[in-house]
Amino acid sequence: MQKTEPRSVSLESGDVPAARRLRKRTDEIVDAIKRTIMDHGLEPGDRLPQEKDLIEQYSASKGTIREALKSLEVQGLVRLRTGPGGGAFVVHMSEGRAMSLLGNYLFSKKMTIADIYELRKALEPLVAASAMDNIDEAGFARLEATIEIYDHQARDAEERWAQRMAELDFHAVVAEYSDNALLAFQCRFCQRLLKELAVCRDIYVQPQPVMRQRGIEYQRALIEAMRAGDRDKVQQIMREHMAHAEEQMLALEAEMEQRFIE
Amino acid sequence: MQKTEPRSVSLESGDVPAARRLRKRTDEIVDAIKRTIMDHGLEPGDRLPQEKDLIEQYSASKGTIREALKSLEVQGLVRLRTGPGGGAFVVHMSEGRAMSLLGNYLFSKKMTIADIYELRKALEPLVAASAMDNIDEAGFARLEATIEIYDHQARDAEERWAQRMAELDFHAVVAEYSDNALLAFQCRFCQRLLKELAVCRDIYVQPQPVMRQRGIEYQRALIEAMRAGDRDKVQQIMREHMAHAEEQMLALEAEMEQRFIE
DNA sequence: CCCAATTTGTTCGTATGTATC
DNA sequence: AGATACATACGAACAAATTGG
Repeated sequence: MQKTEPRSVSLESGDVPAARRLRKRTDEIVDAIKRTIMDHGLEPGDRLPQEKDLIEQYSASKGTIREALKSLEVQGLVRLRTGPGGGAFVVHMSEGRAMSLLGNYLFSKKMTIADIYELRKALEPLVAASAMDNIDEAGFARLEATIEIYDHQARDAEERWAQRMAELDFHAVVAEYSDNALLAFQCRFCQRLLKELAVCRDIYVQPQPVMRQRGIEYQRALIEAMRAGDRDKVQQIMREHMAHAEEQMLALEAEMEQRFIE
Repeated sequence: MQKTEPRSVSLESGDVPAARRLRKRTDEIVDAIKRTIMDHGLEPGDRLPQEKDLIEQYSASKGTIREALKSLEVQGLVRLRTGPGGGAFVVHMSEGRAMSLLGNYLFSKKMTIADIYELRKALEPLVAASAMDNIDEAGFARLEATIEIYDHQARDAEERWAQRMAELDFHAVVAEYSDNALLAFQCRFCQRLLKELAVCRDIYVQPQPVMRQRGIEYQRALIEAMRAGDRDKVQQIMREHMAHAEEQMLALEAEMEQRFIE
C-alpha cells in the first residue's frame, strides 16, 4: 500500500490550475519552495537556503526571490530574520495570523450576531465537553481568575469593556483545553468576531447589569459540571449559556436601534 | 537613546500593533494601504494608485512598493494586472484562497477523521436547515444531478474517486444556499479537509459498496424533507447521515490499518 | 494583425541596517 | 569594538503583458 503520496496536501490550488495561464515567476518559486518544505518534511526552526542560494537555485533575481519569500511570510509559513545565521525559517502559522487572514475573507460578508451565535450554540458545548477531558486544576484556576475580572460592577466604560473581553476570554481558555484543533479554532474565531464586529463593540460600551450576573452563574455551574466529569450536563449548561447570551445581545442590539431611531 | 528591545520575540500578534517599535517599511506601507481601502470604503473593482504614484506617495522604492502589493495580493485583498489601465484592484478574497490559507494553519495540527466529523455532525444539520429557507427548484435539481454521479456501481478506481468527491459536493451545494456565510464556510472547509487529508484519500480508493447506497437514501430523504419545509426532520436526517458516514469512515480506516499490520 | 502606448514584472548594481561572533 | 553575514532598501534599466488604434 502506498502510504505517502508524492502529491500531498494543501498546495495553494486556489483558482488557476496552471495549465491555462503562464504563471508568474514569483508564484512558481513560491510553489517550488512550498513543495520543498512539504517534501523534505521541514519543521519549524529549520532554515531554508539563503537568498543568495535561492537566487542561484532558481536563476531569479534578488527582488523576485524576495517577493516569493514575502509571500511565504504573509502566508505564515516562514519567518525572515536578518543577521548572521539569519534567513528564512520555517514556522507554524500562529492562530492570530490564521484568524486575521480568515477575517479578510469574511470582511466582505455581512455577519450578524444571530449568525455567529448560531455557530456558538453548536460549537461551544462541544469544546466544553472536549476540554473537560484534558483540563486540570491549573486550568480551573485560570477560569476562575478570568471570572474574577467581571465579578463586580465596573467603575467606568473602560473597565466595562475589559469585562466584556474577559467574558469572551473565558471561553477562549476553555477552548485551549480541547484536543480538537479545528473545533477549538472555529470556536475561538467566533469569539474574535464578537470582539471585533462594529455592532458588538457598540453594544459592549453600554451598561448591562443583568447579563453579567447570569453569565457568571452559568460559568460557575459549568466549572462544577466539568469537575464532576458530567459530560451531558456540561453541554446542557453551555447550550443554555449561549442561548441566554444571544438573547441578551439581540435585545441590546434592538434597544440600541430603537434609541437610534428616536 | 532609543534602543531596540531584545525581547521582540514571537508574540506575532498578526494584527496592527500600535506605533510601537521599528517596523519594516514594507509592512508599514501594507497597513497604510489597508487603511486606505477601509477608510475610503473601496469595493471590489476599484483601483488603487499605480506603482509609480505609490512610490511617490510613500517615498519608497519600486521594490518595496511591489513587496507591499504582493503582500496584499497574497492576503487576497487586491489583484494585480498589467497593461494599460492595469494596476492593483480591490477584490474580495475567494473562498478557495481562504481555505488554502486556513489549511496552512491546520497543516501542523494533526486532524483525525473523528475531529472533522465532530464538527460535521454539529454543522451540517444547521446548514441544511438554513439552506432550506433559500433553496429553489434549480437547487434541488443540482442536488439530484449530483446524486446521479454516484447512484451506480463505479467501473474503476478513477470513477470511484470521482464518486467520493461528488458525495462531498452534495453537501457543498447545500451549503451554497445558506445565508450564514460563516456557517457555510466552516462546513465547506470540513468537506475540503475530507477531500485532502491523506488518510481519507487512502480510504476513498477502496471499494465500499454499503456506504454509497445508504448515503443516497439519507440524501433523498433530506431533499424530500427540505421540499416539505420540515426543519426538524431535515436536521434529524442530516444528523443521522453524518453519524452514519463517520461510522463508515472510521470502520474503513480501522480495516485499512488492520490490513497494513498484516 | 501589427504597432505603439501603458503599466506591471524582473534584473542588476549598490548601499544601508541589523544581528552574531 | 570591529568584522562578518545576512536581510532590507534604493534606483535605473529592461522585459513582458495588455489594451486600443
